[in-house]
Amino acid sequence: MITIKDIAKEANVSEGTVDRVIHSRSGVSKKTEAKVRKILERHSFKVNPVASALAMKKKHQISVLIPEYNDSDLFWKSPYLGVLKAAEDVKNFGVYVSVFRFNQSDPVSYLNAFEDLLETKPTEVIMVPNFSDETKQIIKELEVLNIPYLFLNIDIKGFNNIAYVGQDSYTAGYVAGKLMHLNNPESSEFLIIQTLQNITKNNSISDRIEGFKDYFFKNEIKSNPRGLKLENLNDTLENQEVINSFLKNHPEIKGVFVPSSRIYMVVNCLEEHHLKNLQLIGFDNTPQNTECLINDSVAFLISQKPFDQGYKSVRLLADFLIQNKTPEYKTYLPIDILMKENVKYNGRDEFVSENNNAVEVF
Amino acid sequence: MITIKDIAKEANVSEGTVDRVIHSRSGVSKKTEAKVRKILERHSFKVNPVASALAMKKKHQISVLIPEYNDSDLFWKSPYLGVLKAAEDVKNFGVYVSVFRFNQSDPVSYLNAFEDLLETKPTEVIMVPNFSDETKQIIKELEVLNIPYLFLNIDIKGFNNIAYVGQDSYTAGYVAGKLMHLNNPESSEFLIIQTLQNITKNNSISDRIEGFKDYFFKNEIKSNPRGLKLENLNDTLENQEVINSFLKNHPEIKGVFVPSSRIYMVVNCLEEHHLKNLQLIGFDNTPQNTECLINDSVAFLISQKPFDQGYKSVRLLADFLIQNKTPEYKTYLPIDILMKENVKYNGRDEFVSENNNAVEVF
DNA sequence: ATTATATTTGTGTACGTACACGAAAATACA
DNA sequence: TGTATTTTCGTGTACGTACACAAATATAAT
Repeated sequence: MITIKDIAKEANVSEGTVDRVIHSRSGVSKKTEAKVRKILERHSFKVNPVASALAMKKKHQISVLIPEYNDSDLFWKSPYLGVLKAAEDVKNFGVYVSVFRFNQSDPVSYLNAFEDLLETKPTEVIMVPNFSDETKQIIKELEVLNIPYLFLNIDIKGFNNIAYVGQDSYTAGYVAGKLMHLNNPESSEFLIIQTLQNITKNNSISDRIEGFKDYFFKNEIKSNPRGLKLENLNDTLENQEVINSFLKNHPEIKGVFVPSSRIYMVVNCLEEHHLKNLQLIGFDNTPQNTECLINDSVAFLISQKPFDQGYKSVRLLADFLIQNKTPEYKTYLPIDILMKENVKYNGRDEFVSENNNAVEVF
Repeated sequence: MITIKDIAKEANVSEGTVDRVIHSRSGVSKKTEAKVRKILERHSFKVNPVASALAMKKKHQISVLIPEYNDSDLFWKSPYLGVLKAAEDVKNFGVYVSVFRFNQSDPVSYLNAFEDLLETKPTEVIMVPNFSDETKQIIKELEVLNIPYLFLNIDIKGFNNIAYVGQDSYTAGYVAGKLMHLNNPESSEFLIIQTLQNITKNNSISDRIEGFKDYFFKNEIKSNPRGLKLENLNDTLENQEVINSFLKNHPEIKGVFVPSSRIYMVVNCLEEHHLKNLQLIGFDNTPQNTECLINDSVAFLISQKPFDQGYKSVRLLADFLIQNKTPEYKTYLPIDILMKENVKYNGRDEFVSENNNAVEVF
């Protein structure tokens, strides 16, 4: 292993000078810089990241803004655990991570969490751009402060985010369409259930729906997907009533597509005979959804690898900070097709203790 | 961040003593050990792996024994790249990796490669136990030398390997069965093509076949899978003749299952009209196989995440060596279902330069 | 009690890099 | 030519841990 000392010796300069060249610091004459750079090149010298990390004075602060999770919607737990795990991995490299959470249906909490986040004086920000208008406001602040930001899970256009980490929602929906069709080659009458919330705020949901419909369109399969827009997707009497009666009035429907992570709620709402006869396809391997796969009430889930989303986001930025690796602009994660038989090998979030002391959580 | 120095100060002992306690080295009185250990406990002290790696005198050598790859069978390139990448990640932690390759159809090259491998004086070995008898011989040597070994990709029973990293082949085959059935709910006449080679040597192939058949059996779908055993799976006139005439004689066959990574060879052999009418399912996202997905000649591929297999094996051992984390005995990787629409987001091996200087390759 | 031996503890250096500080050399200005 | 200023460079210390070696203390043997 070749070291700075070796390079210095070969160039007849001091280690300090080599260090200056490596980091393009000022105070080196053009002549010696050229000399040193050539030798570095010849040996294809790479700094030892371990030693570098130990010596590094400059610390980095990555602050993360993501939705909170609760028992009825566990989706955001996985990205959170992914962030935690990555934080553990990078903390000894001088990169510290703080997580701030907001209520997914409350724009004010989004802004408040962001204000709190700013107090950590982040060098970089990872965020889930959940509300369109408020995001504009936040981004404006970040750009004034010259803080690079990365979008996680939701891919909004029109901003200068240094990367997007998440799924290609359109294609994921397209895949869902194909799976739906596979099981029902003869029929193309489906129901798509979404919430009003989703419609206004989360464009990954609408991208999925667009992809789903496009599958039939592009493959020239005539289909007539119905849409049902509910206030929320909780297991309420009202929802049960609405869904079941809709299905009763439309017996031609053979499948239900739920482009959110709440298909288990639909399962809870459905009457037994519907569960038997319908093919259900949803998103995300939350524990409740996975349970539905196992007990045969749901045919397929598409996972967007939420743990990996959190993990990758942090690692991407950390590698950028530590090793100056510019990240890919789009980091699309796989579109995982889960069914009863293969779900057990998928997406178990690697174990991380929740009171991980590498992360501040707010 | 709490350091050894802090602990030492609090316990009124020297840093050396704390170090001895942390590493359970000898030469500490029971009294002081208890005192120090309690303080370590209270602060839940963890050594800084970065500083530790830098200071560590003891180096580790992981040597890897895997099949070689060539243009017509690229499968083993991915695990190899995974090993390379992991090697790069751990080399600064004092873990060095060497790779030795053998000809997958030549037991002698297997033994020879192992003899070469031994000369690196490995502290741990990662191996693909490709030949049953020769493996026994190899393992015996390893156990005499007291070198822990890990099985990669092929899960042979009856040895004391510290872990297996790979897929659950039986379940993967089961999933393949389900996918086959999905597309052909009315018919259950299939053809399974394997090579004689596979039959004797590689039991993951037979596990896949068993799983495939069991899907129909356990779900009480009557099926009559035919088997075709070829000398090899190359695109020879002979194979074309055999396969096509078999299919002509069995027009009831609706699908072909190839439980190896060579389904693209079958595609090459098949006459055009068969390609149109048959549903093909195979394993592994090699470039050639992926191409078959994209041009619609193959319906599904099941990926065993070969890159990850290589990567994880090395990381598992390295974490064991560096941080003393005992690995899970079985590390099953996901059963990835790939089709035309989602293949592009799957399993692209992360870029690694092949002349990676973190690894010696033989 | 004295010396010898074993046990326990402390000290110092090394790992490879980052960076502050000061010394030396080069240039500017008088 | 001499001094002031800027530019260029070298030296030294720190990061947190590992481990060799030396020092100090405790135990055994005489």
